[in-house]
Amino acid sequence: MMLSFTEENYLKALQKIVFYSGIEKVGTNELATALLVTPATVSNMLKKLKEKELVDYERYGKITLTKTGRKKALDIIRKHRLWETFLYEKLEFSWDEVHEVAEQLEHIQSEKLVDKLDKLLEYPDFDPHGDPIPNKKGEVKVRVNKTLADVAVGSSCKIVAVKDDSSSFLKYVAKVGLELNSEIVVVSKQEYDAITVIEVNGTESSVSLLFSENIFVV
Amino acid sequence: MMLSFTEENYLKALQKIVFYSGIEKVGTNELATALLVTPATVSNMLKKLKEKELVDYERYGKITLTKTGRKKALDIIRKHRLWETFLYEKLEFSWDEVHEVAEQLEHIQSEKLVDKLDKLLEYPDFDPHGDPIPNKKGEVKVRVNKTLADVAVGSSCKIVAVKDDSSSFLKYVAKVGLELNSEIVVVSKQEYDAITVIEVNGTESSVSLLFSENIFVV
DNA sequence: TAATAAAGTTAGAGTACTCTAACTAATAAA
DNA sequence: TTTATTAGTTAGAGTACTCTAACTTTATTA
Repeated sequence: MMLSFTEENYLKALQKIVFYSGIEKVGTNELATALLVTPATVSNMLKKLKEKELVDYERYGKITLTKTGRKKALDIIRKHRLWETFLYEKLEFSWDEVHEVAEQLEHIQSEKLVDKLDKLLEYPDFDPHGDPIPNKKGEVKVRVNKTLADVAVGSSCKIVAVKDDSSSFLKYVAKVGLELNSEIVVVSKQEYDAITVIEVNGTESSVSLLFSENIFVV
Repeated sequence: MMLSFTEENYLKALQKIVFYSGIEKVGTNELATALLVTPATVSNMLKKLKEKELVDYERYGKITLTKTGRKKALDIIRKHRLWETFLYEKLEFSWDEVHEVAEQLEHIQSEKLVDKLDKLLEYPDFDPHGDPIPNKKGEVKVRVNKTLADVAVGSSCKIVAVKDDSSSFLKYVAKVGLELNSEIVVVSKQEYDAITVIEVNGTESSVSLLFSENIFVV
């Protein structure tokens, strides 16, 4: 299904709000602000997007992307960020000049063009701003710079990756009940040796600093 | 002045008709055919283009580009052909795949992008189809593969360049009354040594094969 | 040169997207 | 829990581009 320039922008804005605010459900005014149009305009467009099954939506309700809608949005974000990377790395554009031009280039329709661009740039995971570039399937790499050791006592986090992938470490990880996307609550931390008490699925365990530093979280 | 996607296509089509047919004055139907719209649509759009001083036009008359209009058209053609060259040389597109994507890319607005692309491609004069790429000023290089020696007896041609630029040769050229864009009629040719009688501005001269082969014509 | 064909025009309507203005529903505060 | 505020809606209109249908002008040809 072929989307118009405008429809693409609506989907992209929706996905970006969800990604940056963390909130799943978006309101009409919020979307209107992001797109620099009036709420009335968004109301009209929502009918069309719902008709095309790109968003889930009921009158006076909140807006969420359908699976198809999200995939489309990620495709556009992928193109945007690949173009930004291209402009920065191959055409000597500066960090702050790339966005405006990428806003235009992201709407070019050609699967081959995107694939070849990706190849030319050697399949980058992040754009010049450090934002993740979704792959062809719409999957994004999480920028991993925060470990369990950085999480404050009392707060919680989610495991997204591990630094050490040795079998002994991974067995230890499994033993405390952790798997990808598990929620971890940091219950307490010993000041002297940083031994940390974490809670996973209601069960508490004590782990070392070495362990904490090998767990990537968001 | 910012032109719409559609306006750009009208100007480009106009310039292409002039370039490929050689005819200066274009009709409504001709333009409609080129753009795959109805003549009525062209009639409407002409009012707008005239208003913006991009075309010269009177009711029921012929259409010509103004100086501004032609420059805009050449800018778009320049972008189109640079993108074609990029796709072909840098992204492994084949000869026949480049056009469709370049049709989209030609409308991207960024002077810096075009300049940097030009540089990346090392300032090409011709695209993968052999069509000339206008430079920033709108000047095009003529594909020089035909010399005066190739022109049949009885036909005429126009001088576009010279192969030999030695002073002695150029003095000879001036002596027979030739300058850039002069019309040359080939009056007769000696079969034995190819001595050719040419007519320039009503004056006949006899020239050698060596001379003829150093005159590029269209 | 008068009839016919071709080229070009206007009028009126349709689609996509946008707006303002007037309204209704949902939420927060008194 | 009534009231005020905020969020979201519809109605009607405007711009850009397109079409069909009916018409006029220009060119062709008998």
